[in-house]
Amino acid sequence: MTERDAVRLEQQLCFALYSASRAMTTCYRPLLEDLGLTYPQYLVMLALLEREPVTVKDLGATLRLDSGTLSPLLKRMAAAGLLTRSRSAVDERSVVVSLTEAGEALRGRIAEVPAGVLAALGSSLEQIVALQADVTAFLARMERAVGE
Amino acid sequence: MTERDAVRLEQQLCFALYSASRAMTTCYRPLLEDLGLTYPQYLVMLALLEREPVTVKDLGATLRLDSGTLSPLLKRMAAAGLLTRSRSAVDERSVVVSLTEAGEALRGRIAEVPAGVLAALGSSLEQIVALQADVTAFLARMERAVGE
DNA sequence: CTCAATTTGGTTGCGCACAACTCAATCGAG
DNA sequence: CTCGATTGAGTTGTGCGCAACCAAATTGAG
Repeated sequence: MTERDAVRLEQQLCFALYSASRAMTTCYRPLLEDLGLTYPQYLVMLALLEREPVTVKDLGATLRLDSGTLSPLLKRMAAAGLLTRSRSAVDERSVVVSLTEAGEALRGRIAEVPAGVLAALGSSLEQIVALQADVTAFLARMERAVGE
Repeated sequence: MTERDAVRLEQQLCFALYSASRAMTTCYRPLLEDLGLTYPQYLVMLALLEREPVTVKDLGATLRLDSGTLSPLLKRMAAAGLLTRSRSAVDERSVVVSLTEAGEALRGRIAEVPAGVLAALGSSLEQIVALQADVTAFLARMERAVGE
């Protein structure tokens, strides 16, 4: 592989992920708009619907986001009435995030989102499952390499 | 596939792309910092080093970014002395972007970036090439589905 | 017990992304 | 040619991401 190819090739992997990620959120946007959620807020809802209550630290580890991103995001979601934040009694450093009734009430509508997105992706379920596995494996190798 | 799986599965494809894309830019960041570039600015440099001069419209089509993103980004790069912007004589609506000598002079150092990133990815070149092809194909299917 | 180091979450500042809008230039139907 | 529609950039406002920094709570070596 020549150096010229390397520039184009390497660009294409990072650029492919960058473009695909943004195109993906564009697919979600109209569906999430009906729920009053942004895409990162949707991810927070998925995390909370699966496990709750949870600390900001754990949420950050799950979503790979730091407090600089999560703090204002959670504040907006709390202002929207979807969740509550409270200091842990056990460890006053920790903030525990819980869904409100209004947040929990979105479960059904959130469960309908993936089917709506699938139609807009233009790929088969098999292709999506396979790609997800490949990207997830790649991400795991990257995180392991960085961790060393 | 149950609806419960669908939520988790679908989440995982979009979330995998979202996480992998961000982890990827994290790999680039320290290398690009030495060049005084952000990751989107690096993509602009790659596009310009491959074809130049180019209009803002064409640059946006290449990078899938609109003027709301590109205008201030290009303004910052112009302020950094990397490129110039000028109205086209043929069509006064268009703005033509060209590299300055300082911008062109970065070609060599930019060409060294991919090799540096490769080391931090933890994946083989074969894995990266294969994943790039899969993600690019997925992106193409998505754009085709949206275009219909 | 004590106090320095660590952990947790928050704030600030900057640079994207993107929607919504404005304006000037160009196009094109009639 | 004319004028309404379209196109290409730019501006504004909002919401991420993330680095850098801060304060408070906790931990742990001595």
